[in-house]
Amino acid sequence: MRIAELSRQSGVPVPTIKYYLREALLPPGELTSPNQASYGEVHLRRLRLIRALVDLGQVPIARVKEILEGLDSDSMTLHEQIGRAHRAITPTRTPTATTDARTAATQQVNDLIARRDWTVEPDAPALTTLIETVAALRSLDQDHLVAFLDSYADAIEKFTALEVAAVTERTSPDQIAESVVIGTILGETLISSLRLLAQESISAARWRG
Amino acid sequence: MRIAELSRQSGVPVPTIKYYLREALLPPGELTSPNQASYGEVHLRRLRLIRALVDLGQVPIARVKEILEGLDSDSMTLHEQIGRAHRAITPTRTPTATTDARTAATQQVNDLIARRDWTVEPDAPALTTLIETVAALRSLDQDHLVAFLDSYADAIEKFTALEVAAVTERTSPDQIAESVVIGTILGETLISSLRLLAQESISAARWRG
DNA sequence: CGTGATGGATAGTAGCAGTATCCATTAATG
DNA sequence: CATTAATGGATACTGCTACTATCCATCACG
Repeated sequence: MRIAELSRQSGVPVPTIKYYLREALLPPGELTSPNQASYGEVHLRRLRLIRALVDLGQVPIARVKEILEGLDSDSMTLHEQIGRAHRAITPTRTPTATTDARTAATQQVNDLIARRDWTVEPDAPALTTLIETVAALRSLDQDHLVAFLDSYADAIEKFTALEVAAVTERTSPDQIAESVVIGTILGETLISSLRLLAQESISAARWRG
Repeated sequence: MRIAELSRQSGVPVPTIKYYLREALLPPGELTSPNQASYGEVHLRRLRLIRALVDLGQVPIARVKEILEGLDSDSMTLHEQIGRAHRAITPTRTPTATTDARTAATQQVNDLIARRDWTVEPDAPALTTLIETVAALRSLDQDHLVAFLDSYADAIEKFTALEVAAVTERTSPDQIAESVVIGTILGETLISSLRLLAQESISAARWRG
């Protein structure tokens, strides 16, 4: 398969494929002559993964690259790969809340984690986001939402465990890393759109017209 | 309060505040003389809301503007305001999946909605995202995740109902719209970070070292 | 043998979210 | 009251991201 065909099958424009090749998101095709390369199923698959992460998962190209490097290296534990996926979808944040709002929020989050018996490294990317979000909600007088943290955590804990179990059971070892990454990122998109649909449905019933 | 003080209290640089004023995200201060305006609590509050939506909710400035216009107009029903918030966090998507992958996914999503008795308008922004995500998951051989749709929906339905109840009960009528918008957008950030923490915790227990 | 596609390199673009600069005033301070 | 600093408002510039566009020497194919 040459580049035009790869473009046709994937729906990605040729210049964009060239760009991904330049950025090494996509491995080079096999050169059959100095200016002729052939691409295979691997490239098509990879291209689909890239587009899913970029379009659906809103992951920046640079982060996609890091994730793919993780998938391609066999010296990384699954836990490390998951860490990469997490970092990819968690923008690095400069703390914005005032100091004491943040210590209060930190306290609350740490309590939650302790209650749940979660093992979380203190520099986990999602931790800062959670703390900042709690602080922001309080500063916006929305403490009632913060009060839901435990209900949210209950529900989330349940299906996360199911997810992990399903992936480990139904996926061959060499595919697990990819499955976990996809599950982490596209799973979020899935959950988010389901939530919006549920909200719309409830809101329509309650406040339409 | 003049601009320097507003900047100090909010942590937002003066040029950025000027930018928000230009873009009409922030209402102008009350002019006390041709080049002197005074800002109040309203501005501080609004500024906090903007930063929360932008930094935590990852909402583009243009969308924030639409949301705020919604909040400021009293001729919009709550349902319409929620629609705005939803549109603000759902990037408009050019369908990317192949035609038959999309009809299959559409079928599956419609079945789900019917099973759940949800009322969803056919042009709901989240609907396209959900369909495209399902299609993408299948094309990436991750059907097992799609099989979780119902478990996800179960959990989500439950806490969404709780959320809506809490907001309507504990918020005064003129604050409901704002609460709903914040709940929709920052709630998502909250859920997402909780999920990542839960995942990290489970993954650490299972695959660490 | 001529037309069109290809790989590779380099340059250019659009959109977003601010920053920077300037200026004519006005406020604050000594 | 004179000087210094801050302000509102307008306009211009910047850095970043994710592509597009162009060019060219080389191939493939009819």
